Amino acid sequence: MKIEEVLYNHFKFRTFKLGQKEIISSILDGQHTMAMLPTGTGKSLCYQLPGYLLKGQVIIVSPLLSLMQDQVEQMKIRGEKRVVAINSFLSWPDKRQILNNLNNYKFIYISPEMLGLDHVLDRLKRLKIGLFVIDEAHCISQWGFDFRPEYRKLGAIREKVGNPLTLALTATATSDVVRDIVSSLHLEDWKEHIFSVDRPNISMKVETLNEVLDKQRRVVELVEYLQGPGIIYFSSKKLAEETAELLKSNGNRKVMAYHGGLEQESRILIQQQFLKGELDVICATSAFGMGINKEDVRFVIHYHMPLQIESYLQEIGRAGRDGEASVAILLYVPGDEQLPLQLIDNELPSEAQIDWLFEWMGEHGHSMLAQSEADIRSLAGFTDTQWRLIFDYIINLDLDQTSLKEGLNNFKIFIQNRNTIKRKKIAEVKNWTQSTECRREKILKYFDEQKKMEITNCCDRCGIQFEQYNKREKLDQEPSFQFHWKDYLSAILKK
DNA sequence: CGGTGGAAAGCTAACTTTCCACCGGTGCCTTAGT
Repeated sequence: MKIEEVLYNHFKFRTFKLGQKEIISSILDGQHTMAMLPTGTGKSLCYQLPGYLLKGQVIIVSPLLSLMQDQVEQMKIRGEKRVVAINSFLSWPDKRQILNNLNNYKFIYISPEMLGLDHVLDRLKRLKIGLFVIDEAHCISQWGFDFRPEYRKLGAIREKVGNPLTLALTATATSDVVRDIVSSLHLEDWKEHIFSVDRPNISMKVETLNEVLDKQRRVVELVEYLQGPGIIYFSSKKLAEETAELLKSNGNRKVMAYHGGLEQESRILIQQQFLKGELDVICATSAFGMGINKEDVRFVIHYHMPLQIESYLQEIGRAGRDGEASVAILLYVPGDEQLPLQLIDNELPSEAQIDWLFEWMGEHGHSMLAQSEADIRSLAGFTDTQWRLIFDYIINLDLDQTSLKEGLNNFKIFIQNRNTIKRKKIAEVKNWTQSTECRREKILKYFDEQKKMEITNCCDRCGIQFEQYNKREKLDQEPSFQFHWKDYLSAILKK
């Protein structure tokens, strides 16, 4: 069957979007594939379509539970019943039932953590896997070292399930990150399909203010002025909440804050309200965004600077998916880089902490580590992330082969390298805000690309007609239908 | 680093100034013989 027929029969599309056909053909040729497509261009089709032509199961490693649930829902709506998500939303009888009958499914979504469990992996080993997909593959590089170490184990897992044909998908990866992803997955012979990260309809602007307090005033002005809907990104949950309240008290009723500290249920609710146009503005942390498919976001404001250019691009890329003119504004105050620097300090253990721990191990033996966890953590003041990183390193340390001292030094070097890389990335963001070059050109260079054409309203360095983003008229219409939140939530959470 | 909130100090009673400690994104997973 021709792939166009499959496209129509299963997805009801007549034509492919940019890049889809190349990526699908590469997979069907049996090539491991590393694909980069700009945000919002239909990445899931790149593995769903081949699924209908390949023998065996498609395993999709996905970073977020909500993303998995969403994809499963969408596939079910489309009429595909052989789809399942294996994650902690499942009750244990359901989980056992599903694991015992994996052969009944064609598309299996799973988190990297779940994939790392032996009893789950044993079941997967018995399948004939047609395609192994890593969705949002930049997470391997971005989260894999410290925040979610299971991401670093995907290469070993791939080998355990018999080196299946593999597709890694992402929207933003520098050439370094692409290399990192490929080597981490232990892919030896692969094909790259990299499409431009550029989104010409998003214009970029940096506003330098004198004082931190000016930001509040400026955000209120901008929300008042700009055509919505929009997203405002913060690096602090508290400030996101406070600013949402401030905007509300200024008459913008349809504003909500969104961050990782909220209950799962409120998060889904707020996200869905935003998608359905019942909210104008979201004051969010970096928790908000992955898997948000809203076509008409008109502006993205950065109240704080992101920790790396990749994150910036991901975040502004949530604007203008419909192709219409949209604007990204970053507010900068000298000294703003201190907050991200502080955040990475909380992520990585300090030299003193590492020394202390190895001394402790010298005295008590490393086998005591797991049972004394609580004591050690409170004595040295390790954060969750720091501890996981340390623990993961030490349990994998072969003390028959390596001395404790050697282990200590290697670990210190590892941490130093991580620290240097993270600091460098923050410096790159800062440089970008200070640079007098074209904003777009500078970002494209970072991704080894060149600006190919002149763009109207490119960036503040090239010149912007800012009035274009003004709201022309305020529409205050109530939604014309009633959405049943309760039913929706129970469907998503309990299924 | 920079802001914040609470306590102490200053100096004469009800309020201001100074000081100090603290905080600051991201998410999975926690039960078993076939």
